[in-house]
Amino acid sequence: MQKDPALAFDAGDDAPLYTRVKSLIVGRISSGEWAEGARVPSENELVRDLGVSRMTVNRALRELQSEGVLRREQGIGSFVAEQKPQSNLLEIRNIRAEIEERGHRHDSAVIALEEVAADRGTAAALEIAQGAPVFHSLLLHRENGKPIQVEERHVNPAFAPDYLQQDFAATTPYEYLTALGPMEAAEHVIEAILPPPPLRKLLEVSEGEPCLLLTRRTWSDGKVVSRARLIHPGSRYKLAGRQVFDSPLR
Amino acid sequence: MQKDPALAFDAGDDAPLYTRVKSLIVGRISSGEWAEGARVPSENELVRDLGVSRMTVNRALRELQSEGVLRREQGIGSFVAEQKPQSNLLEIRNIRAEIEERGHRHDSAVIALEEVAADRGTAAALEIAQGAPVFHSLLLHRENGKPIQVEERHVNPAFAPDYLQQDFAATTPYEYLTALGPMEAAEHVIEAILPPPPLRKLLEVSEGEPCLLLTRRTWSDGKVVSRARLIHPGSRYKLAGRQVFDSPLR
DNA sequence: CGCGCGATCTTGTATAGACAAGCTAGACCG
DNA sequence: CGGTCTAGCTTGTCTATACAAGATCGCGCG
Repeated sequence: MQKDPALAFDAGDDAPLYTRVKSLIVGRISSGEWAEGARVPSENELVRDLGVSRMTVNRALRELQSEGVLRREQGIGSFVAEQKPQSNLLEIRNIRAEIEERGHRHDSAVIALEEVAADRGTAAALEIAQGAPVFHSLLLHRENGKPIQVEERHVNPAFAPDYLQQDFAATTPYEYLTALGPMEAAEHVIEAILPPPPLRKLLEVSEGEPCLLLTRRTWSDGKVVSRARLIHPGSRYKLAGRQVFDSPLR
Repeated sequence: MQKDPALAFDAGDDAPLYTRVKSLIVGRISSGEWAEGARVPSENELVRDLGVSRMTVNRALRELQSEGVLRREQGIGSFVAEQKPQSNLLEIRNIRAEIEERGHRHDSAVIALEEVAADRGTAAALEIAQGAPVFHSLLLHRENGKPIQVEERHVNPAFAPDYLQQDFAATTPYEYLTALGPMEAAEHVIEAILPPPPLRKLLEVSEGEPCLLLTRRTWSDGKVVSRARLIHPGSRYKLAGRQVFDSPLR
């Protein structure tokens, strides 16, 4: 003894029709009535059952597809999307924006800015030939005068030929590179390390104090733009982030 | 002497019309011709200039809005959206899924599973009263028999009243809690620490070896569900993730 | 038997027309 | 002068219709 679909549908409601069609479908899915991978009625069936036009049904289904709720295939049908693995994301901020947002003063010292030959690891990271010229920069970022991050970066010269001419006391490499072109992909690795003595001295940390090492590679136009190694004193810095999940289901 | 918009538009192309309308608009924006906040031609103007129907223009503009490229207001018009701050995200995985995906064996030992009174820090983290009962679990996760993570968790009993009855050697607390209800938000903090001696013994790391501490709080229904502290040996574990940005601009 | 071809499903795109709802400016009236 | 009301713009929704393109199944012909 289950309700007629149309009955549950046309309950007095001033929401747009396509929205009500979406709610009806999402409801069937989250109630478990339509399992993952199950077939959803075709557009024409929904048109018949609900008494709305096909364009309205089409819009509802199309939006549910773009929201990741449905998967549609031309000639086949519409199906409940398989659950996306729930991912927890940590937002990684631009150091300068982060400091200034706290109302503090940011400044940086340029320790090195040069062209070098890519060693084995750098060549692999940038996906170029070993020994090929790459730009190398080493910066120390300070928050209210206290060292907070050492930024070591290797840059693909093909992407930023004028890299060595920039004034990185005024603008950060991150800002310069993102202004050159859109980032398409990024890879992050976080480790806990004991910094080698030269870095320990730069960061003004005591021996035995652990540091966070964040290695970031960014892609543009399918090629690796740069690899950055960001080292923070463990006692003075935490990576933090907060996300809100707005999936219509689950 | 600039090109007629329609000329640039109806160049031989087999892409759908609404897609070409979108490209045209995105092109005008990324070329700087239409600045941030600038007004985009109205639907009727685009219909006139491009010779397509209003529903096609409407779909193009509507999709650009849902992609964050445009902002539209009924009765007012469509405008180029203000720049969203570019964020770099690090994906944080479920430890068990991660290990099994590597083709390795995961197992865990339950060291503690009990009800305790919330101390000051725990009460603040869970946003409950100090001294209120909370569930506490302490697990050691191993990859191929080697300790890889200590998971200490405090759970709000209101959300998971049966928490203490679970067999966390078989299922992880993360999996149990996400099955109970959808996560709405998460907060992550990552630090580099030297682990206190008891943890050092559990993780079988030598003195002076830095560890990663990942603290995660999750929300459901507006309330804090749990706080987890995940501690990894720095020498045996790295947090890694890769993202692809699919914004049509920037 | 085997292969092709068409009937008939599906979703994808495009159009013309209509009405609703939010906003603004200017005409109009007290 | 001041308030109101309407004309005309905007986006938002909904319909009916049409054709295109991908998939599948079965029938009929060689």
